[in-house]
Amino acid sequence: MHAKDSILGGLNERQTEAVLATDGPVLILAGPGSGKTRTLTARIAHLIQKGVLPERIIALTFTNKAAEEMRARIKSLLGAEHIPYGALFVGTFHALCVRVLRQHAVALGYSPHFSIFDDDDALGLIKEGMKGEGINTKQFPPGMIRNVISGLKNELISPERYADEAGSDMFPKTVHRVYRAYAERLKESNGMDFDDLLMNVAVLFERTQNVLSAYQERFLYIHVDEYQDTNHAQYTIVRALAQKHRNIAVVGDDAQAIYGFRGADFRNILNFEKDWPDAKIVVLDENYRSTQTILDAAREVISKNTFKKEKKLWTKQGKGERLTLTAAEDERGEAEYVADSVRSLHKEGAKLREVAVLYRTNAQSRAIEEAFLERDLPYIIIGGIRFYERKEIKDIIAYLRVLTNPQDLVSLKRIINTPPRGIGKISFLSYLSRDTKGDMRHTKKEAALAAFEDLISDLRSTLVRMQPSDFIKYLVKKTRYREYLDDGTQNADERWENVEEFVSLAARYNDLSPEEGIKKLLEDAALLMENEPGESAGERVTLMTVHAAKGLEFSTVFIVGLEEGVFPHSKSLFSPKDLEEERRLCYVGLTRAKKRVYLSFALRRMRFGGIEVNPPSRFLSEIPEELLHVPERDLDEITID
DNA sequence: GTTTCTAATATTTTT
DNA sequence: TATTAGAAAC
Repeated sequence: MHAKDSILGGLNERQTEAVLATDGPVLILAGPGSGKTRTLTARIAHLIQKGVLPERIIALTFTNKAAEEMRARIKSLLGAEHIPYGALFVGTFHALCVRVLRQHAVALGYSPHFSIFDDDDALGLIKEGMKGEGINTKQFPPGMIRNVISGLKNELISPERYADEAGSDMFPKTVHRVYRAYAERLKESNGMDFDDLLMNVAVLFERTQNVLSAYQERFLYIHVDEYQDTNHAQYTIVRALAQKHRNIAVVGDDAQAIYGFRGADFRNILNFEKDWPDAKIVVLDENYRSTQTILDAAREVISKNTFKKEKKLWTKQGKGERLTLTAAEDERGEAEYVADSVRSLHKEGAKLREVAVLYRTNAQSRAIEEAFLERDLPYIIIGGIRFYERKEIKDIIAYLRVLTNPQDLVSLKRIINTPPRGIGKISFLSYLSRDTKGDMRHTKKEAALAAFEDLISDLRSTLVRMQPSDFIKYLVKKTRYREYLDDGTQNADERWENVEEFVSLAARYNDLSPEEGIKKLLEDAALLMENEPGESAGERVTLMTVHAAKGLEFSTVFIVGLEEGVFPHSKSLFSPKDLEEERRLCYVGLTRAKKRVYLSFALRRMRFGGIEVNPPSRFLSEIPEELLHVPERDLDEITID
């Protein structure tokens, strides 16, 4: 057997060290392009090869994509036959938590069929809660309150505990009232939001020692990817799981922490050595991706941050080309510059799939898109509205949720009048409060309600005897959903296509029993939000936010909109902490590039319907001049800065 | 009860 | 500028 050679083969000294340090706590500080995933997967493969049972190993990621990639790599290292299906847990934190919670829902006061509410559902419930409490939504924007509540949940602060901390100030008091009302409504609907999935598991582990012990015994070897992105709840879960056997390996890079706004706390990675004093630290600083010039530029930028772990990336590759810096008149000029450059690169033989255009905000994609369209350059925009977030898909999902979780008021509310069937808001309330007067069918509304109930019970009995995809077809037909969509607007066709897409997506679950299939479908719909199902990269340029680019690499990277107020974003300009996150974001953008980087900014820019004039981004002046190449015609604009 | 219009609002968002 | 949520009108 040469499996061992193939697992360790090709790894550098440090990577090998990280792979072989299987017992005890290990912190792997992995710079961009340093073979982080490779090391992590080799480590797991090595454990299995050493004889550790796959079911005793867990690897936690943040995205399904990362989990998939890891699984694939482990398989190719070991050969698929060595891993019994489902034995090795490689998945997201949320997926793990759902699995735990379906087991232990009752102990926490939920039914095992609980619904998972996305951010939209959550916001709706928060608004309801605010209305119920008589709180002015103008004075307290619901979205902002939701963020605060989300932050509290990430910090594992319950409404009760927050009551003590809130004091008598207006704002915290209001937040507390909404938080309490929101939590009640969630419970009433037997639903959890994304934050609850984590918080409830953390609470379960804390309260129920025997449950925790069982998982501690099950997961002897714990791995966490992107550790800098963990929030306090995730940190608590990992710590609890690892407490007993202490075989915990975390991988991450504090310099790439860009999700602070979502509750991620990169101090978790900075404090790892304090949490686990005997931790072995491995620094992966050899970069296999970029030229030294790109690495130097990135390093200069990130060095302006104060809170960080020192590490200097190096590469065996040569210096490579300088970064190109260009000024444009406005965002259209910038987009044309990008598109023209891509076109000439393409003519010189560059592959379009190896080119990415990165921007700070999604709205910036528009100008780029137009320039690409004009030149017939193929592109794909990553991000924006996700498939499962589309109205039509959410409608169908709401039906399925009501069928599987009868308590789900959020979904019931969504479908009771979708398509319109003559049941209004008032009767919705009476629908909930009435139980004895079910025979009162004399009014129109009562008749409509009765018809709705018949529909639901018909659907419920049909669900168990049809394959998921057939059932959804049946559901759509029965509810005359297509007629409802067909309102004459130009989106109607597209919406219907999405419904059809959803049907074929549901066919993936046809092998399971009808009920199991629908349940799994719902779970995946909530937890693996894919962008465009079935859309592959192909030979085209990728347009996306810098956030979305994390973990990816391209030969050529354009970073556009490098202006004060755009990148760094205006909302971060007055907070040193936020500015540091912007800087890390810039670092992430730069280090996506293998060979070439094009930086650009616009002198004027249309934003929010007006014209803005912003100076070039401070990040540009943080890159040493000798690493930059500035086309002559732009010299004036740039030296003015 | 449903449609249409107005007015407010506009980072990033792995789940 | 574009979207979208909530109010007024049908």
